[in-house]
Amino acid sequence: MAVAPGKKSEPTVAGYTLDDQIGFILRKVSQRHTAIFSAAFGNDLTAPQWATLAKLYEMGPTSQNQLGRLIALDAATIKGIVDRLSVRGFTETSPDPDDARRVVVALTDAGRAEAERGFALAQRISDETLAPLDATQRAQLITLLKAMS
Amino acid sequence: MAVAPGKKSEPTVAGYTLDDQIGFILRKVSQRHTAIFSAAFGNDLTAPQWATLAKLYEMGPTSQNQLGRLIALDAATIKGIVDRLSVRGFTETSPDPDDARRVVVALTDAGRAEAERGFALAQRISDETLAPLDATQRAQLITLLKAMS
DNA sequence: GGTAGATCGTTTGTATGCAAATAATTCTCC
DNA sequence: GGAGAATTATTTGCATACAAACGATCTACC
Repeated sequence: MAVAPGKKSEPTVAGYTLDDQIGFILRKVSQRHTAIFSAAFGNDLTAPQWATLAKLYEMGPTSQNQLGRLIALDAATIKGIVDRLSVRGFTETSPDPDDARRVVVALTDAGRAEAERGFALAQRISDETLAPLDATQRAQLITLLKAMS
Repeated sequence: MAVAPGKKSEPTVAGYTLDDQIGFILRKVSQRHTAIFSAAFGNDLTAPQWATLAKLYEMGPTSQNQLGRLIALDAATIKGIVDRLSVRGFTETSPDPDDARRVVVALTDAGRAEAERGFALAQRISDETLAPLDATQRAQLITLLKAMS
């Protein structure tokens, strides 16, 4: 017998088990992270919005598409996020004097303050997400995931 | 000096580096998986749609919310997915005779055929997603992620 | 200097995800 | 057996994601 009966609980075709697939597990882990994130930031910021503020804080004013590339958001998605952040006064956009195609995105004072307030929260979110793992496992996980990104 | 200048490339506040955060890395890894998935399945099925067919194949007819719970999709999301799969003839729904609240979701013959065709593709997608890692690393990663889900 | 190709940003359409509110039904427990 | 609580499904609203098509602008290269 190739498979011990009654031991594993999810038999399918040719040994494929949805619950063991990397894509399925990734989605569940991401869901848990999202839940932790919104418990910490509340309705204030979503994870992509936080990424946008944090990266702008780090890089200074950046063209919209370039900003999206830095945080892995495509042109359509970063536009929506910047629009919403701008409506709320965290970012502002202006034409690039050197390139009429470009829109430069910058933090407002309120956006800078929000970013500075966010770093502590964001750190806590990462810690809580990784809480089931010890320090060695955390380092392993990050290394393995980075190899796959 | 606490931090070697010029060594790390992403200095921010209090040592927080967006690019090293678990949430950010998870999003990028998920993006890569999504790209691999749609390259394999084309416009045929999305990952949640595949999860739905695969789980139905495994479990047989299941109430809609229960099905969603098994694959980590909330009631609103599983409804949309089942609706779309039903329009395309892969699933069908019927009232549960034992509980008037429930809707039972089942595979059609076409859905069963699609599922059987999909297992090989899905296996390939998982392999390709994990391709940067060797067998030991793959097992480690899956173990660590499962501990976090 | 002029054009072909690349880049930038926008828009549209579709598909998750998730929160919140609602109606219908079932369950619990006194 | 009946009221209150829980469950099931639906609907609405909002926020990512991503593909595709588009016009405007820039760059490369002849």
